[in-house]
Amino acid sequence: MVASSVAAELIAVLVAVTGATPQVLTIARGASLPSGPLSPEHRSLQAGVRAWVERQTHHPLGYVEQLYTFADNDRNAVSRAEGRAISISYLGLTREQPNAEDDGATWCNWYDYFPWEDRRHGGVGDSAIILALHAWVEAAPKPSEIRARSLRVAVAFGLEGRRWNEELVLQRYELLYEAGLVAEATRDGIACHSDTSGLGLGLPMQQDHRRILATGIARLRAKITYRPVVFELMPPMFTLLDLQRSVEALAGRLLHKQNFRRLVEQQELVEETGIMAEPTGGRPAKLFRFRADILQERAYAGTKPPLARS
Amino acid sequence: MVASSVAAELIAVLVAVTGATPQVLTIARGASLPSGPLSPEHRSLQAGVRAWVERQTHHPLGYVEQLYTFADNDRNAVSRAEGRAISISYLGLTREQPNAEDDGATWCNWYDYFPWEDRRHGGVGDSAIILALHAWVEAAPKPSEIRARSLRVAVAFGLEGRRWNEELVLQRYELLYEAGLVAEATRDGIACHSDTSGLGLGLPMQQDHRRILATGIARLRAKITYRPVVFELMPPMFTLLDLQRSVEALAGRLLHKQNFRRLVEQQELVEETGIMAEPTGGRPAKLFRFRADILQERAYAGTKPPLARS
DNA sequence: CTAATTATGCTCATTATGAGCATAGGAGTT
DNA sequence: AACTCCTATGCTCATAATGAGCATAATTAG
Repeated sequence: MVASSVAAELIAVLVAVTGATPQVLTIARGASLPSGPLSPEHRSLQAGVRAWVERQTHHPLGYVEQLYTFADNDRNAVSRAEGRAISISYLGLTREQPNAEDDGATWCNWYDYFPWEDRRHGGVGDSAIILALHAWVEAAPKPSEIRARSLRVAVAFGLEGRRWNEELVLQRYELLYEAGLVAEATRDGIACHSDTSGLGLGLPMQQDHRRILATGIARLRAKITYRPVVFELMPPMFTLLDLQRSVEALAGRLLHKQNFRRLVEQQELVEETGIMAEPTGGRPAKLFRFRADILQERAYAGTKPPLARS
Repeated sequence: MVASSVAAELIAVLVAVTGATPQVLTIARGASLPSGPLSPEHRSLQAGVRAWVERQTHHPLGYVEQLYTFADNDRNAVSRAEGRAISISYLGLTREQPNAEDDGATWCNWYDYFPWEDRRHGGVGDSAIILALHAWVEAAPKPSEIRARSLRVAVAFGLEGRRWNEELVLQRYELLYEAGLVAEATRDGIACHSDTSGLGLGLPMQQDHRRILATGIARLRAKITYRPVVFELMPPMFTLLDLQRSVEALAGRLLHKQNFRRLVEQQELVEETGIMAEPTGGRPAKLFRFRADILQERAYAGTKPPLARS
C-alpha cells in the first residue's frame, strides 16, 4: 500500500479540423505533442488539462477525455535513468480554426505522421508498406511466428479478404514499429529488413509521442461512431457536406453522401438555420446548426446510434 | 516540461463470475479494492499489474485492461495533506473459481455495492431510490437546475419512456453521490434530503473505491457487447446456458435465450466438445469450448459483431 | 405414462445499413 | 433561352441485424 514517488506529466492530443484536414497541435516543429507538468492547483486531472491547454492555446476546449496512462520503464533513456515517469495523456477537441503559429505550437495534418491511415483517395499507396511488412513476416525466426505475424498484418491492414478497420490505428503503428519500419524503431535500436526510404512512413516524433497520437486518433475514430463528438470540431453553422467532410477527415475514408444525411437527420442532432451557404458553383446548401439541447442528453446517455458509416 | 513528483499506486478491479453471480475481489472485509505500489521492476504498467495480482491471488489473470487514472485533489484527506496522489486503476478478468478467503482478500458479489444495477428480476425495487432522487431534484436552488437534474435522473435511470442503459453505472453512482444518497457522500460532507435507510443503496467502500468499481463494471458491460471477453471468465467447458447466465450476470439483465444462442453460433466463437453436461432435470445440454484460435484474431481486430443483446 | 424442465430449431416483423437512381436548384456558357 | 455542369436533396430497394415468439426434442421426477 506504500505508493512510490514518481515523476508525472500530462500529454495532450489536441485535435481540430480545417476543411477536410484533421489537425493536431504539436510543438518542437512537429516533433512533439504538447506536454506539461501535473500542477497541483487543480481539483481534478481533467480540470488541470483544460486550464493548462486553454492557457497555452487561448482556445476554448470543447471536449476532453482521458486517453491512457503510460509508465513503461523502457519508454526512453530519460525515464530509465531517473526512475519511472508517468505520462497521463488526454484527447481534446477544439472547434477553433487553427492559427498558423501560436507561441511555438503548430497545427499539423495528422496524416503527415500516418500517411497510410488516409484512405479517402484509395489505399493503393499501401503496397510498398505491405511488401516491407511481408519481408518482416518472412524474417521471423520460427514458422509459428511467421504465421502469427502474417495474421497480425492481414488483420491490421485488411488483407486477404478482410476489411480495413479504421480503428486499428495503434495496432498498425505498433506493427510498423516492431518491423523496424518507422524511424522511432531504428532510433530505439530495432533492426529493419527493408529499405524504408520513400515508403511513405510518415514523420517521426520524439519519444513515444507518435504512439500516443495513434492512440488518440484511434479513440476519436471509435468515438465518432457512437457519440456525436464531431460537433465539437465544427463551427457554429455548417452545411451537411461540411459535416461529412469532417467525419471523413477523421475516419480517413469517404462516406456515402445520401446515407450520411439520412443518419444525421434521423438522429435529430442538427436543425436548419434558415440561412443558405455561400454559392460554390452548384446548388446552394442549407446551413445547419447543432442542437445543443439534444446533445446534452445524448452525450450523457449514449442511447442513440452512431454518426459514421460507410 | 518539468514533471512534478507524485505518489502513485495501482488499484485493481478483479472480476470473476460464479454461476450467476459477478464477483469482485476486495480487501478489508469488502471495504476496499486491492491496491499496491507502482513497483519499478516491471517493463510496463500492464506487466506490473499482472505480476502483482498473480502473486497476490495465485490465479492467472486472463485479461487486463487499463481503466482510468485518478488524481483528484479532493479524493480524500490523505491526498490533500500529502500532495496529489495518482491512482492508476485496472480491470482484470479471471476464470478461476473464487475461493472463499485468500490472505485477507474476499470475493464479493458486486451487486452488494450496486443493488440497483441488478435488474435480472425486475427493476421495481428502484422506486424508493427514484423517490429519493426526485426529492433531490426538487431541492435544487434554481428552476434551470431542477430541469437539468431531472433530465440527468431520467436519462441515467431510464425514466419517462427512456430505456435503461446498463452501461451508465458510473453516472448512476455519481448521481446518487451528488444527491447524498450513498454513504460515501455523507462521509465526504454532502448533505442529503432523504432518509437513506432501507433504500437498498449498497455497501460503501473506502475512499473512492466504489466509484472505481463502478467504472470497471461500466467498462466491462460495454466491452462484452463488442469483444468476446466473457470467455475469460468461463471454465474450459460450459453449456450455452452457462455462458448466457454469465453474460446476464455482468449485464444485470436477462437475455432472450434463442437469440443469444443464435448470436453465439453465428459468431463461431465456440465449438462442441462432444461431451454432455451433467443432467439437471431437463434435456441435457451440450458442453462447448471456446475457440481460442478465432479469438486471437477477433480480439485483436474487433471486426465482428457483439455478444450481448436483449 | 404424465408432468415438469431444459435444450434446440425455426419463423416473422421491424429496423439498420449499404448502394444506387432521380430530381431540384443554382452558376456559367453559347 | 437553351444547355451544361455542379452540388443538394428526396426516394427506393436489397440485405443484414435484431427482438420476439412458437414449436419440438430430450431428459428427470413422480
